Amino acid sequence: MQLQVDELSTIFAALADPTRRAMLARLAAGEATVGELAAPHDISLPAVSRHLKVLERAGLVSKGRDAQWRPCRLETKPLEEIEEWMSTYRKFFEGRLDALDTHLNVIMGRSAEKEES
Amino acid sequence: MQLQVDELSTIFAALADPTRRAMLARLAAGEATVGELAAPHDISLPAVSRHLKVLERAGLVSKGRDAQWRPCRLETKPLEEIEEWMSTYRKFFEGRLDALDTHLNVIMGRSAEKEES
DNA sequence: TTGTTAATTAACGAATGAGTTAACTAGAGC
DNA sequence: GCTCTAGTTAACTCATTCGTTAATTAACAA
Repeated sequence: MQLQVDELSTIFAALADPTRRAMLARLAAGEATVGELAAPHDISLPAVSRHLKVLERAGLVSKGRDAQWRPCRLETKPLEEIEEWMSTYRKFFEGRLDALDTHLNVIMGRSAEKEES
Repeated sequence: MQLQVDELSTIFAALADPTRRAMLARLAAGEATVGELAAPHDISLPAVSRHLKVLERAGLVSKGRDAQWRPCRLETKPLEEIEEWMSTYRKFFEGRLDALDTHLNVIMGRSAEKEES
């Protein structure tokens, strides 16, 4: 049994690596196999494989299977959690973000009653 | 000379620790000295001191001086950088965020021409 | 069956991160 | 000067992370 680290820590830690962020950026353009994700990077395939596992553990990536390939997809729920975490601080860096905050609340499903035209 | 790690990595890494995020949350309520920041946590003062250094290096906290105290303040520029990084992905988790995106662009000063009523 | 491709697992080393206690710096107050 | 308080630096663990190469699994192709 591993000591369970809270979700946000896992997510932030996963994002704290430029190679992993590059992989997410690639996946934002569409699904990609492990090999395709590895191609632009100057590291071994096992290293890429473990980067992907970190992203999976954080919930940022999911893997499918197609014969011997593992098509990877971007998953955004963790990013929404970051948005939610950020909402505490957003007022500090922009005062006129009330509209934004409302929007995010709607999006997060935390208060769906404030919908506007 | 240290090998310079990119800013976003430093910021995300700083946020990947629950103690440090708790300190930021405390600072969101106003300035606090190192001792005040340490109080709620069950770790030694040197540990807190180094957590603060990590936050400072990430630009999330700045320290002043008042006699032998070091009042710490929340700095939000790094959080804005995260917002900017997130903007690439925001469209994935919410389609109707055009208004939000516009807002953020305005806020980031990247395209101030789309301001609307 | 044999070989090839895609990806993961194993085993290891180097660097980093987070914690500790002990020692130090620096300002305040007497 | 001496002492107390606030905070940092030093020296040391221990665990994790990130990279490597070698071995393994699994699916296809001949």
